[in-house]
Order: sequence, then C-alpha cells, then structure tokens
Amino acid sequence: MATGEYTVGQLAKASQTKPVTIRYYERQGLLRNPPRNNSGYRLYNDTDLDRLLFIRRSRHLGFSVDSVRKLLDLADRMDAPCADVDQSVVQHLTEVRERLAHLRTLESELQRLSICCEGGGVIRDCRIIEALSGDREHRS
Amino acid sequence: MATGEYTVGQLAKASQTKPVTIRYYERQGLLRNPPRNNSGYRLYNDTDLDRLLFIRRSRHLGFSVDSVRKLLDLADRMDAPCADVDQSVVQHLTEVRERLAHLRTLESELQRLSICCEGGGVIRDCRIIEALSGDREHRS
DNA sequence: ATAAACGTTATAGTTACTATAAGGTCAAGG
DNA sequence: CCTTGACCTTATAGTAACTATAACGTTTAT
Repeated sequence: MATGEYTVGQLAKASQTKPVTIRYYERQGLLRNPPRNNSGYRLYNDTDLDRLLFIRRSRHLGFSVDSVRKLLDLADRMDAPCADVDQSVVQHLTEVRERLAHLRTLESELQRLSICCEGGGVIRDCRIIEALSGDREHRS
Repeated sequence: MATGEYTVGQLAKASQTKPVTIRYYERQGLLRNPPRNNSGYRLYNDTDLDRLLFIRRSRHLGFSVDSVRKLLDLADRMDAPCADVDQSVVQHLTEVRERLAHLRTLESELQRLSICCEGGGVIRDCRIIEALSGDREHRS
C-alpha cells in the first residue's frame, strides 16, 4: 500500500480535498508542519494521509474542526479512556436527530403545500407559515 | 394574543433570538426597518414577531438566509395563485429531501459508531476511533 | 442622582473554508 | 534553450451567519 511521499496536490487528490484546505488544516494544527523538499514544497507520507482521511470523515459526519481536533488528540493517546470519544459522538447524534425531526415536519408541510398547489388553489390555504412559525397559539 | 408593541429586546426574548441578530436580519432585508420611538428605539409588533419566528424556524431547519428570503417572499404573497410559487415550493422540497437523506445517513453512521463503544475502555480498543480511521489497514 | 439595564451605531472577530494576487519551480514541446 | 502550463509557495481578502466589542445615549429603579 504505502507508496511513500506526496506533494500537497497528490495528498489532496488522495483525500478528495484541496491543497488550500490541507494548508488550512496545517495552520489550524490538525496536520503537522510537514518536511519540505529543497524547493520548499511540502512532503507528506501515508501517516499524514491517514490523519487527513480521519479528519475528512469526521468533518463529513458533521463534527466541527474543533471537535475533530479533540478526537485526534484522543486518538493520539491510546491509553486514555474512550468515554470522551463516546460522549462526543452521542452528543452529536442527539443533535442530528433533533434536526431530523424538524426536517421531517417541514417536509410534510412542503409536500402538502405542493399538493395544494397542484389543485390550482391559493397559497393562503396551506399551512406552511404555521408550520414554520411554530405552534405559537393557533391563531384565531 | 396581540399585546401590541415590542422593543428589540422584548422581540428577542419572544423569539429566542438576540437583539443583534434581529438588527442583522434588518440589515439583510429579512425584517423591515421598523418605526422608532422618539429616542430612536425600534418598535415592533406581532406581525414582526410572526415573521421573525418564521425566519428562526426556517434557519433552524437549515435554510440559508437567502432561501429564507425566498420563502418569505412566498409567504408574503398569500393571495397569489399557487402556480406562481409552485416552482419555489418544489425546489425547497427537493432541498429539504436532500438534507433529510444526508441527515439520515449521518444518523445511522453515528448510531453505528455510538453502539460500538460503551465508553468503558481505552482508546486503543475504541471502535469509534477505529471506524473513523477507516479500514485502510485491512488492506495488505 | 447615580447605577443597571436597556437602547443606538460601527467595527471587528468567528468558523471553515474559498478566492485572489503575486510570485517560484518543474516537466514537456517547439 | 526557451516558453508554456501545471504545479508549488505565501499573504491577504472574501464568504455566511452570526457574535462580540466599543463607545455612546436612554430609561428605570433605588
């Protein structure tokens, strides 16, 4: 597997990222300052790629860069208890579920609205406003 | 229900927002420039509150401020025939469904992560970290 | 009357990038 | 050999959607 070294562009390609983003992660302390060749080009290895893939996966799962930093710190300390990792995931899962619940409500309301529209009606007859405004005391 | 008028702070309280955010929405054109009392204080009414609740709910559901602006335009034209706005409804519905699909994937992945670690062990044995690290090692 | 708790504006900071400028390096082709 | 183009470098600015801060005026309560 290990082919050895990558320039920033090659690492970007291997990780579905962009060079700018990689340099950004470096500035943010998620990736190390890599060694340079004699032209000043960054040189990465497979360990860097692994770390970057970890970052991308975590980000894709919706963890903030700050959360990712914490996850990485934890991952780097093999003897640390993993309760913190678990807690971070559970908390994030809770947030995702809350958002899902809201979105499901909105979906059904929007669907109702679009069905209503097919009937050639008028927007007023649909309840999108109430749906989006919340259940503030069913208006008279 | 209508108690009449609100200062920016009262409107903020009633909408779980902050005064700064309300003024921000005003600058962004989501809320009107409200009338002022003789000290220059903004004065809002229930219509403003409804509109703000609509904005907050939409934002909470993940719509961009720009999308919210379009939803508001829609809501402002309640008398318009549905045909006029059908397209934007369908577009938002599509957007919501994409978001839903994405969140459902996230949910199942996070759930899978959370059940593979009960938080009692150490990082070395943490399946979450392992999962986030990917399966590259299983390749020979 | 004075302090707190509001209100006002303008400006800068945040997050997680993305875009741009202005340049240096390197392999390939004419 | 030289130029073209695709890379690389840095620094700075822009983006979304706020949030924080400063520096000030007003209103309310003690």
